[in-house]
Amino acid sequence: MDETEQKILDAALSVLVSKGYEGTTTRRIAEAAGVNEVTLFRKFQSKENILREVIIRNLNSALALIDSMFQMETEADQAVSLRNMGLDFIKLMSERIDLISILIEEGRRKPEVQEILSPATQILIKRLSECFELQIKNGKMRNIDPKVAAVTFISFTFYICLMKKFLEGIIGDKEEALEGFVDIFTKGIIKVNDKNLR
Amino acid sequence: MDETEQKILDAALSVLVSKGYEGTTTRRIAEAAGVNEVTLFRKFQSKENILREVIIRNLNSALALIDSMFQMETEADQAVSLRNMGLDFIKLMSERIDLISILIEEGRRKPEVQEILSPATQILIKRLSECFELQIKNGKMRNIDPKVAAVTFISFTFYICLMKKFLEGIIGDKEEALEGFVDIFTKGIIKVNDKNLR
DNA sequence: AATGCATGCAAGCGCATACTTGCTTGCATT
DNA sequence: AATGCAAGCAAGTATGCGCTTGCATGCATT
Repeated sequence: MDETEQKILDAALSVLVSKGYEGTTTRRIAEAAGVNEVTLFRKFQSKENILREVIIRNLNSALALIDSMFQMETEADQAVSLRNMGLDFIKLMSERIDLISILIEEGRRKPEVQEILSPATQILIKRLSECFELQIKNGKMRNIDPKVAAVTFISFTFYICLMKKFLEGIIGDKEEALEGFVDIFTKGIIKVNDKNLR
Repeated sequence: MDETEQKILDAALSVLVSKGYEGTTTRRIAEAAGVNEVTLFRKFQSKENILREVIIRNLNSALALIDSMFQMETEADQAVSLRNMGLDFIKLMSERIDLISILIEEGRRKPEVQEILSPATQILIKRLSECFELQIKNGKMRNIDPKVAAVTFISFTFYICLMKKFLEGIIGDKEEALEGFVDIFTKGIIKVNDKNLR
């Protein structure tokens, strides 16, 4: 991976998130990279190769971060752990939401995009649900479906990143919203030792 | 709205959801509608006008349905009410998810799409949070933030519709997933009269 | 029977796209 | 000093796009 190739990939990502999938032309990538258009084709043969490389690198770096993110300190308060996890995840997500949004939409019609996105999504859910499963085994959470809990957590954080612009003025900033969510989420999943309620 | 115009709008929607925003060309719309391409321009002047009309009609019909959807029977079990509401909403959502997915992604860069989508999103959240607010006043829910609860509910249902393909094999069908979600969701929001727990 | 209007058809315009070709330039290794 | 290789430059290909123009056709109202 020489310097020129790196410049091209960086430029391709920045054009992709600012102009969208179909708005990402080889002319724009070349201009943003400060190289001649023909250099793109000498290095990567086709535009498709460039975009695939950009997508795979970005998703892999995200997955690497996620692997170390979903761990709940066993001694700490669950709400605090969840809030910390949520903050980290929201940060990771909001830094990539433009790309992810493009991938989800393009993946609906392009199998080659789907093939990259599908395993990433599944690993994400799997990691978090394993984390929840451990909490259940340790008696820290009641016997809910850990996968559904994981999807609940991910879907909320994903949604507030995706809809950020529309949510301004409705709910507060991401931190406030996350706090409210964790409140709702925990009071359901924390094992209630006193069973005599209701 | 004559018959030809209706045929064109129907065709435009079907091309839009199957080919995506940039894949929706006037040639394809004309072919799908069974009319000559030039007829599109005689009726609507521009491709943009056609797409705007398609989008506005579809979102308005969805909003009309939503207005009557978010009502919880006061005497029934909350979990049952929420599940019924969820089923209705998932149905409405999954019938339109291809279009909605396109609008969200295109809206990130096209202000004219954003202007249509933004109020629709806000009305959706407002309606559901009003519904929850009523439950809180009636003492059926504890004092959570109704807007955050609404976003929690909407984000989960939205996510399982959007990610349907990736979730197959991870969590069960939508009904099962919804049941698991409502379990987690309710146990947090139902007012616990016995305050002595934990 | 005459008129008008909706639509079809064929052709084309200007523009942008991904990608190619042939040639030049300049730096780095030998 | 000679060689090779990476990159620039200019031009061009074929394709598809939104949209326009001019003319033909056929149905419905008068």
